[in-house]
Amino acid sequence: MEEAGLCNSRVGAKCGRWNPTAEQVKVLTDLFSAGLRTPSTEQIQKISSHLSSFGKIENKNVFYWFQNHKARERHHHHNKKRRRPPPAPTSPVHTDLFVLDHSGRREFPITKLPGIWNEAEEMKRGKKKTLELFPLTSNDDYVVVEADQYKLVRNSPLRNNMVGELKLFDAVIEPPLDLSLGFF
Amino acid sequence: MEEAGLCNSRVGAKCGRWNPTAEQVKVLTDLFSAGLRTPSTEQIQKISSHLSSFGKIENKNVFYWFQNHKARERHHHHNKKRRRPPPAPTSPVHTDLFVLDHSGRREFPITKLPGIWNEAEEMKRGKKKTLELFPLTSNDDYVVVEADQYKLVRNSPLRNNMVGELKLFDAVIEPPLDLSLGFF
DNA sequence: CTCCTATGAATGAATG
DNA sequence: CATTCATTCATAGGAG
Repeated sequence: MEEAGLCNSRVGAKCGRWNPTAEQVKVLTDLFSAGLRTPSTEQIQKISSHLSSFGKIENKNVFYWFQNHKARERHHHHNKKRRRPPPAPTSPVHTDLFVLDHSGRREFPITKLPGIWNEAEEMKRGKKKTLELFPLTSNDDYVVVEADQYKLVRNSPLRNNMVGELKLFDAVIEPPLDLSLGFF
Repeated sequence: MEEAGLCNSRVGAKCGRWNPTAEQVKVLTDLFSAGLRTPSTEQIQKISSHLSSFGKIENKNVFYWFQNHKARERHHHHNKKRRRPPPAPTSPVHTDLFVLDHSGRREFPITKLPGIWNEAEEMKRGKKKTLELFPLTSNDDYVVVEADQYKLVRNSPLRNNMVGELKLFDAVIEPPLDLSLGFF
């Protein structure tokens, strides 16, 4: 697949088009899996700036990447099957957490989404120390977590572009990822 | 490679949507560079009618073309300053063309760049039809032409991130074309 | 080399 | 007017 080609920031740069490095793809993919779909101009700039440390990149590359990735996720979703079967529902505790469906137009309590709910519960109870990092306690009016095709939202659901102050789900759930993705 | 195949200009186009011919694009681009941004209904009709001699086209195609071109000239995925004063619906004049070196930090008049300038002159006099190999970017403030390692800039030189909308080089340099918009 | 696939880039066509 | 979606073109890298 994609490999640190001979074309990136290496010598003999005769490339006509952008060739993302593995690190760049990693970050982009993480952001995407975290729920980011259509980054704003500012987000694009920040991401691009950040990724430039891994190799040559332009804003438009980031823009196109998300455009393409989103489009192809959708287009190829026809051939893809669903993910693992969700566990079991739990009791409602945090009524301010909602789940948005894929379209982002419909919401329902987090308790209706067992898979995510368990994670959230753990975090809420401190089982996951990363809870502190979770921007749920910040002044953000919402938080989005992408899990499968669901989005976890707080306080201000039903926003279309709710990926504004995006905190990476991985960065929270999976601490090893130290990427300063929270900056985006 | 581009010849009237089954549809218009592009290859193997399935003709599901309008595919502008090179001539059509040229006229549209000329009009755009001449300052036209939001043509009226009547202008659209006239333009469309005129362009129909080059191939199939509808009014809405012209409408969308200007919408898209204007929008993409604007933010094209990179930093842009605030809105500038209107495009100044004037015919292209060459005295405001500058050349940026590869770093984009140094500028000098186009007339100091014999290679490009001569070609431009030739086109002016009809000796040369196009500089088709020169991708060009157009904006309210500037125009960019990638020629080797040079960038041709207009009005507002010394911008680094001027990679924007594409426009044919000859569309700008080639002057005799009546872009007074009077006909449209 | 040719063919194929993944994917970067571009742009027509909407929609709010 | 901006934003987004849908298609399409173009190209790099791998397989055979």
